[in-house]
Amino acid sequence: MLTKRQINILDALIRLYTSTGHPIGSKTIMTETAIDASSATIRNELSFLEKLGFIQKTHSSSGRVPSMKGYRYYIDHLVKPQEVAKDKLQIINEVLGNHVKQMDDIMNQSAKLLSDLTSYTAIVLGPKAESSRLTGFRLVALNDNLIMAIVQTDGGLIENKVFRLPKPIDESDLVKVANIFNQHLVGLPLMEVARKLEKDIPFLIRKYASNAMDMYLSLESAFNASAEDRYHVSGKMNLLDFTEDMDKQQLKSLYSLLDNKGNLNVLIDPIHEDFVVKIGDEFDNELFTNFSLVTAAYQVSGHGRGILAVLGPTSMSYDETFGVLDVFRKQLTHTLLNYYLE
Amino acid sequence: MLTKRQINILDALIRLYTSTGHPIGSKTIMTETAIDASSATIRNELSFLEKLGFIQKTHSSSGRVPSMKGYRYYIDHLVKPQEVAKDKLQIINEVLGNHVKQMDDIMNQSAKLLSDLTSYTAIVLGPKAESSRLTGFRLVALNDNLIMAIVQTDGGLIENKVFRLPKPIDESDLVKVANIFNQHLVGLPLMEVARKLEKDIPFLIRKYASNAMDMYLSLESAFNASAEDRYHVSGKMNLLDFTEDMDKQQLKSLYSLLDNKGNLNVLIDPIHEDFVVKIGDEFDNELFTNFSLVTAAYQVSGHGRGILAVLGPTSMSYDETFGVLDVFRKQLTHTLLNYYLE
DNA sequence: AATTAGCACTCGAACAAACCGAGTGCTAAC
DNA sequence: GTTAGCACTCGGTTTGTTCGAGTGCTAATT
Repeated sequence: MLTKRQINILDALIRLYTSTGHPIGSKTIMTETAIDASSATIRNELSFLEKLGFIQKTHSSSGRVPSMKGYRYYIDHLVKPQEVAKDKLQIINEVLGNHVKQMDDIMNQSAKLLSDLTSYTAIVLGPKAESSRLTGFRLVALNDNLIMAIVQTDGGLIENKVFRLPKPIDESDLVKVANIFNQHLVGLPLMEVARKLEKDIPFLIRKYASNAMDMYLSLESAFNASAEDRYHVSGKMNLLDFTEDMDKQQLKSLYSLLDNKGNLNVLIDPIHEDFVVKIGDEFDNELFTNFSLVTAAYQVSGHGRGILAVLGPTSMSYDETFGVLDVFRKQLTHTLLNYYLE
Repeated sequence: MLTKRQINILDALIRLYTSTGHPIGSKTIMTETAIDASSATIRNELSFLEKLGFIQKTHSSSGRVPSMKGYRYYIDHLVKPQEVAKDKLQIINEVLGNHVKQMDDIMNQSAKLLSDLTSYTAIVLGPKAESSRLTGFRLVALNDNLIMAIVQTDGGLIENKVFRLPKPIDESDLVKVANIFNQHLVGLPLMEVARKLEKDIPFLIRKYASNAMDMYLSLESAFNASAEDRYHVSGKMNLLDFTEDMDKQQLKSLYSLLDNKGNLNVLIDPIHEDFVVKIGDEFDNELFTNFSLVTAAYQVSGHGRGILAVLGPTSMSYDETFGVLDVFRKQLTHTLLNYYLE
């Protein structure tokens, strides 16, 4: 168990380190904080904290920096979400206050704004109902062998895909297929849709619209796309500020990881608490050793939950990030409720 | 006028520099090339070439590196497009040989492939008819106040945009608007469409479908989007290999430039020759001092021309890049002809 | 028993000196 | 016109020195 003073010292050390970026020594803590003890005493405490693994030295006679365990303790016990400055608040309200927008626009702008406000990388995931349902399906013939399929879900997601068919299709076949889809799939949860799409639908098409079999095959992929999570990433390049110790190959790997949205699923766990922080060594991937991911969930009642995340250096200002995220998700919840109401 | 030997020496120097990355001295040229002269003679020639501005020293006793003028001379007179290796040829054929694809997929895969083959950054611009025409326009009501507009051009471009309307719109108004658009705009060149959209159409709508004025306003942006060029960029991170002398801020600027597709218009000139190379100091932007852009045009008869471009270091292997681009654009022309035929 | 002053010690960072070698320009001979 | 020879230049690397922030330990103090 840590004493009050030890906790204070740990807290001070992490704050000082976060703001200066340099290892912190006993003297600095003595002069820069309200802790009332001599540098020697603080030295003893530091030595103790180091034995417990909360802090560590970069070399034998250096000051101390927080260890992963230290950050973990700080995040779990010491973080004080910082109040967000007026001007920032105003920007958030302005950007998210504008109405009559596409869901995609809202998400993109949120990501952009969040990365600008934090100077880190922002990842935003749209609200996703526990069991999102297929609410609409259209087929539009653009010309003889070009067809656009539009898939709509109650999460506000609209996916479309254009198909080029091997051979021209009959208008009536098109209607038949659309009818089959609408009758058998609309209203079902997406999970269910995926299952039926593989099992029952081919059978029905073969029976009622055998000419359209070709089309059906191309169609599947549109549904698959709509089942994918939609990540909106912004400010990737901000990470450059925290990668001096990485070589080019690592940088490329890191960025190809962030560019490939499939990988983000691995990075971002579905969370059930308000805030979750994943620190350096808690990632499966070594590339993230010096990064932390702060994840905040937001709820849009009746329309599921979404995720806001900020990826920054492990030594980031958690106080500030927590503050911004908290304000942000409240405003976003608000904006989205309006969006669904309209 | 340069003598034969001087040309040979310049040629050799650039090749050696391109492959080693180090400044090249007289001895290296003597031993590594077939030029039959002593190092002293070569030294004299180098000194002469330097006086003319084709090459320069990095410091008073260093070897020589090509100057911008040297590269320019090399590109204009000495480049020998390199034959592309069998295995690379095969990959190109495979990837571009697959049929029944979306135009967008073809472009994206081309960019990906081109950047992989060159290890530089690839930029691909789809074929664009000298005067692309609007060939189709659809409005699909997704629900009461959600509408998808689909714009189609003869260049194979299909643009769609979803609108949320302030108030629900009547089905009949929708049809009216669609009719107005189809009657007055379809078949016209896009330039013309843009003009009419501002001038005549509002008048017509006010006359025949005054309820739909709101909608019309939202619609304009879909057309604007479809007029934009569609750049497909791949391998951005490959540039990291050639940016050691840039600081983080410059890197961020560079990438935000490449990310914003509007800026690419400034970078890439519409060209009328087969190959055009833009070297370091020929860019307006200082960020590109150490880069070169090799641009190749491809023709798809009857469907306009497109552009392939490779952005790499000024000291890149032009022989190889030219070779790859030449093969690539032939295969792409072929692929696209098939695409339009089907 | 906890705290503190004092001190020897450690080690990275910053700077300077020394050295090495690839390369040059020039001169004089071929 | 070409080349051998040579003094000279200059960046890069290595080696040595100094400086200061920081530590751990011991002994004195509270």
